[in-house]
Amino acid sequence: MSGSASANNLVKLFGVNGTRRTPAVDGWNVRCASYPQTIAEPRLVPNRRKIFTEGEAADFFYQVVSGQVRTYTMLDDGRRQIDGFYLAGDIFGIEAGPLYRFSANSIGEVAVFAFRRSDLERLTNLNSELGKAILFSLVGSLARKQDHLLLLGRKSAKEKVAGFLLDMAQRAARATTSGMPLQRADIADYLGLSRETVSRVLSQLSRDGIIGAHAGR
Amino acid sequence: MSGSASANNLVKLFGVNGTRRTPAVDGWNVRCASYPQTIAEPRLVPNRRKIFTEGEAADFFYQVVSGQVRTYTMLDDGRRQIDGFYLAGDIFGIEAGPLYRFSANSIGEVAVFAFRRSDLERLTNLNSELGKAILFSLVGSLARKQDHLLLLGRKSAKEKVAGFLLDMAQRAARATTSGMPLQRADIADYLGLSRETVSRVLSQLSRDGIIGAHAGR
DNA sequence: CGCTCGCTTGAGGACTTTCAACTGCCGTGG
DNA sequence: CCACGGCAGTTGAAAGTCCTCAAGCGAGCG
Repeated sequence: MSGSASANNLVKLFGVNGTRRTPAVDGWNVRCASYPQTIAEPRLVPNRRKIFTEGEAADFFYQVVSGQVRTYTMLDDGRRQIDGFYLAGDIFGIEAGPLYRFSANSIGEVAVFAFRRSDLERLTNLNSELGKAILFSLVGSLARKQDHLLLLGRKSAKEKVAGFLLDMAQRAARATTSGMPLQRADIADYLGLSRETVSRVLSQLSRDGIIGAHAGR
Repeated sequence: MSGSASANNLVKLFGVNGTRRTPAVDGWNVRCASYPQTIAEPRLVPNRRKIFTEGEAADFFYQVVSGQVRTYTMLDDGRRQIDGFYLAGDIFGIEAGPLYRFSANSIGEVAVFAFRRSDLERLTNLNSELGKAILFSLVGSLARKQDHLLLLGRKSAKEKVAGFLLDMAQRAARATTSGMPLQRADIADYLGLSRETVSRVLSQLSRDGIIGAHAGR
């Protein structure tokens, strides 16, 4: 989605319908250090290519260097739930069990570091930057998921979309990510709505002058 | 809620409407070691008492020893979203920022260990049981939240309740927790439904013989 | 014994989805 | 070079799910 969100207006809109008592997490971005080749393998992923798929052996976990990644779960009847979007610095794909429990795709061209899962214990035991980064990232992901839960469980379509735009605008500002080619379907599956509803709400917000015109794709 | 869920029937029901491609996480319960008094302070929390509240300084994090804890977020218009239920061994209340972003309450009488947040870094740097337990617990929480997201975003009321009963039955079995006095309102706020809808669905499942009679409170 | 609280059930209504048609853009191929 | 097909998005109408409001029930407690 390419609409430029006006945070102020959205906050105003947001305030009408129910605000969190504590401000949403400000994200806990982890700086992207450079790692010795022996532990971090750099990889380049082309547009809309899978990084890993649900059910595969979870031998690696990843840190985003540039671009965006989305992780999602599918039901066997085709319904899809996007768990999250990951920007530069974010870590994803750490599993407790032997298999990935969800899939990950690139959105646009993406660069990542791949870490061997078997190194995880060793890495965290070191008093390393990476160990802290992992801990920090996990806690940040957890916080983000809590906001997401609130969004999905207790908010109207309009609040969902507004909250989403706000969140993404903030994160994008911090991560200095270039314009993101997010599709309606992605937003819908992130928010638990249908594409049509997302489209309607965006049109509505646009008509009300709350967000800038959202040019085509 | 006191209905005894018949897992088999629920799975059957579940299979009709959409199943995950990979089985739900089996939980990553962390054994409850005993810790030296210097790092872990044991606490006893009476029934339905707050453990911490959103917005307070997040000076401690906790591990459940016995009983159950629920964490939740409130909107200022009274809507509530329960993030999760924590059973024996689970760790909760770790924050990246200085404040708690949600509140925690006991359900029934609860015993916990309280850890100083300022010790966190030291604890994780050690090659300690606790460090691993924390990492493991965080990853487990994340997995659980993903299931929760799927539940909230892409499932019908019936699927939500069924999924919830299944999940709780499994966890309770593992944690050997005694019967849980969960109220309809708690279930509703966990699933993003109204109390009435939860009640209706439970009645329906009961009529269909899928769950045992759910005696009063 | 009466009150309160949690649960249940019904009826009507609001919000979101589903189905369907239409638009504009882009790449492909004649 | 232009026509065609496909894809993403938009919009409308009808249908469905879930919520809100409201009343009734039963158990526990003062």
